[in-house]
Amino acid sequence: MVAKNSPTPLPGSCAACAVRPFALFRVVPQARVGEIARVRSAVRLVRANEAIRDSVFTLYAGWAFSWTTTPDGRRQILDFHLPGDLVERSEDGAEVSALTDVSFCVLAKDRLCEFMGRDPGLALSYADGLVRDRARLRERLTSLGRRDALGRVSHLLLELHGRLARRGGADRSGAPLPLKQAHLADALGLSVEHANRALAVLRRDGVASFQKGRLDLLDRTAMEELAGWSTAPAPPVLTRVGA
Amino acid sequence: MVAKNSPTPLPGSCAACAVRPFALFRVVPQARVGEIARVRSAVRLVRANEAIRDSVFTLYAGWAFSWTTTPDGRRQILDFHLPGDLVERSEDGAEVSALTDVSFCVLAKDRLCEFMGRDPGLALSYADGLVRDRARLRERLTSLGRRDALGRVSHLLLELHGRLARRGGADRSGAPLPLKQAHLADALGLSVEHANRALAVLRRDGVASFQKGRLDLLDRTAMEELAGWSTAPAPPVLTRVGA
DNA sequence: CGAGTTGTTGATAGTACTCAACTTGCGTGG
DNA sequence: CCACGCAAGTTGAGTACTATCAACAACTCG
Repeated sequence: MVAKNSPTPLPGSCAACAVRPFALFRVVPQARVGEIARVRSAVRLVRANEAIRDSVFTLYAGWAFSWTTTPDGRRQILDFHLPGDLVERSEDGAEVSALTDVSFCVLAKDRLCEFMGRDPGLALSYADGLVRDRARLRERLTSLGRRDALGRVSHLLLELHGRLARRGGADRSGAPLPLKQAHLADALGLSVEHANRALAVLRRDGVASFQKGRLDLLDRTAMEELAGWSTAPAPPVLTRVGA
Repeated sequence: MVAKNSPTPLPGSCAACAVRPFALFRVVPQARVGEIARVRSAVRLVRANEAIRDSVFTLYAGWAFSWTTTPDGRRQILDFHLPGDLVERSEDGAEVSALTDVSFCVLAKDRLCEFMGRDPGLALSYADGLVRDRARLRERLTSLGRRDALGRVSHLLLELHGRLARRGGADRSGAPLPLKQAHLADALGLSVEHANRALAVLRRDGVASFQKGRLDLLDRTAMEELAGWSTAPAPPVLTRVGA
């Protein structure tokens, strides 16, 4: 249960932060990086499968996920969080857990609000992240509402691949994905067994293979077909921050 | 197909706007209402079932909804929009249609961006709306992933009732809902027939009745039980704008 | 080498979909 | 004023997809 080979790196100075180009603070010019440090209230490391209690943070390394549970005890995964993502806890009864070992920068709510109140660009960067979250949730809603198991699995795998690729964490043919099949199932509203069967079909048909923490895209065209993939998500309507 | 009795009211002056307390511009002090008018580029009226082409607007009267369609031609409703809601079109391939006759204020993207860039409070108000959208989508994702037809229908009806109640458009025992059963079905990932059967069960068991555009909550406790209702949604973590 | 977690597979039961009528309500036009 | 035409709502029968239950295999960790 403990990290073995490569220990999870801890975030260092904001000025040299590797994930900042993808993160909330990407809009802060180099000259004002010092102001960011005053918003960061702590740096933290949490082990895989542990709950994260901090309510606002920027993920630096590793994956996390948000989830709720229905009264009858079943889990619904609401979103996966990748390095650079801003994560907010408890906007409802949802919890956030570490999927792998993770490290992140905890942000002080009040100071962040104050910063955003002073810097509209930052507030818009925040809004931009929310718009992306919303777009992703809408896609997933469409999956759960109107796609069968094969389509849902294909769609989620393509989504995760795309998000990783945008951060340089994937190449065209595949990417490392630290998920278990149970995570896929709980994100897609499927039973673990059925998610497994869908993955087996993808493998059998030479479409994609997801094994041992690695996704391989064998036939992207076929996979997009199965997923009902809708080209690339368009840029947000309002907030066009950063690159 | 044409409105009969009460014609849809058109938005008038921003200063006296009835929906502004619930809308994006609620944070603009009365003294600066004039600035809002410069963001409004048009006032429009669209008939029920017609598509809305404007990409950013504040709904003033009537209901609208956002939706996509899967490659095989089935519709997924992504969200319903009520008076006061800020609606953005085409952040992806989604479309927006009028559910009833609607009237709304079209906003000029560039001028709105400029306003938000000058007024962080407004940007945060925008973010606040996005956080609410996200919370709603998460709830609905949980519905589609982990609740059966009865639970989904109950949950959506409770959600809509709550949203209306917050705007003073509903009392404790019920509310007018201009939806067809097909809208419920397409929002919940159900077939029309199955949605119909779920409604029939709610009626038979004296839980709720949804007929002729009106929802009656007959046994709220039982309904919340069915829906796996999670008390009241907590306030957003970051943006605490307005009341 | 166990013990537990994760992944696989098969059989069976449910829930929800599809297809096909048929009913209601309502507006138009004869 | 009533017939027709449609949209929306119902109902029933049969089918398909997915969950559940139960083993069992493969792997990881200590």
